[in-house]
Amino acid sequence: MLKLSKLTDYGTLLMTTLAAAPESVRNAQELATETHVSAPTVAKLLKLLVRGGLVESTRGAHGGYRLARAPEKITVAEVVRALEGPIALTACSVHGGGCGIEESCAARVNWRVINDAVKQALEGVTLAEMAAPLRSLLRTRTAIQPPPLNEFPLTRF
Amino acid sequence: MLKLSKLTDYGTLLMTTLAAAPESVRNAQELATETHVSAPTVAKLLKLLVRGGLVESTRGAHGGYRLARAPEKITVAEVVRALEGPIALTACSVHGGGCGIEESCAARVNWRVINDAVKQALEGVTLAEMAAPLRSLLRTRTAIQPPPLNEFPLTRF
DNA sequence: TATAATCGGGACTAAATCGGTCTGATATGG
DNA sequence: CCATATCAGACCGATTTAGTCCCGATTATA
Repeated sequence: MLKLSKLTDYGTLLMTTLAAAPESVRNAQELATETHVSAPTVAKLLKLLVRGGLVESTRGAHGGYRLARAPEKITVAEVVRALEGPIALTACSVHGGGCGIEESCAARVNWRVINDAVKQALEGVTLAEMAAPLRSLLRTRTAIQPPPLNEFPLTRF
Repeated sequence: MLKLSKLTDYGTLLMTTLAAAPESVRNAQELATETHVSAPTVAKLLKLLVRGGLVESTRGAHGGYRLARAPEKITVAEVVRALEGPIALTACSVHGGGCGIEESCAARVNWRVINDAVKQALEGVTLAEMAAPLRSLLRTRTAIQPPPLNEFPLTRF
């Protein structure tokens, strides 16, 4: 299904929730109730996101989490990378070796191209945009139609 | 890792091999040795590809497989769909319901956008191009490359 | 300083998925 | 009729994934 894992799905939701109020510090429990995701799972996700440098944590009483950067400066690609590792559709497109066919594999180069396109798609959307669905709806309307993706008026900085 | 399954990887290799000689009919065993993929797995893949309408089979003695259409008219996206089902990064972007948060899920709309971008990336490469790696590299660069993405100060808020 | 709150890092289990194999039925050509 | 090959589907072992839990480290505050 070319799916990304459910954890990653939850993770982006979590990040979107954090992006909705970037200043405030919330603990894992609060975030769990806000996102309707179970508390242990939220905790696990937050750990990974902290390790990935996308979320800052403050420990101790009244501690909690908040985004490490402004929502405009965090892309969906980064979230995916933090939770799933490098973005690579096929094995060979990442480690570049060991599949045995390698030299005879005509498809390899093209997978790279496809892979890059996917990566760019994910890098093209920031958390700020994820948190502002209405605005993005407009984008989608105009973008999905024949004039493909080239004119996405996406924000950045 | 945002990976597609190994089966799909093999499947595209298989299709690429078929595309290299679209006219000739080869049986599962021959294709297995050509692709260096195990025979039972090749057989399984071919079944799915036949069901997906991408490959034609002729039964009986001297039977075998060949592409149902010209390589130029089969995209990687179709291969992925035949082997993995609909292209959907997140569950909600395909069935549109049942996740419980739905209405409150700000991220949903944007996943659609991302999803479409990925889909277009996969639809932008045909089997003919996969079988001729160098040429396609040039073509896809201009064809896919969706998101330059940064040109609207309007969406700042 | 004592206590409560909160994150951090793993270990662990259960379930789903995936890769791969095998068997029997069906169709074709000689 | 027989040999060859696809077709359909059951099946299993291994890996991955989702989710939970525990315990040590850290901090605020009374």
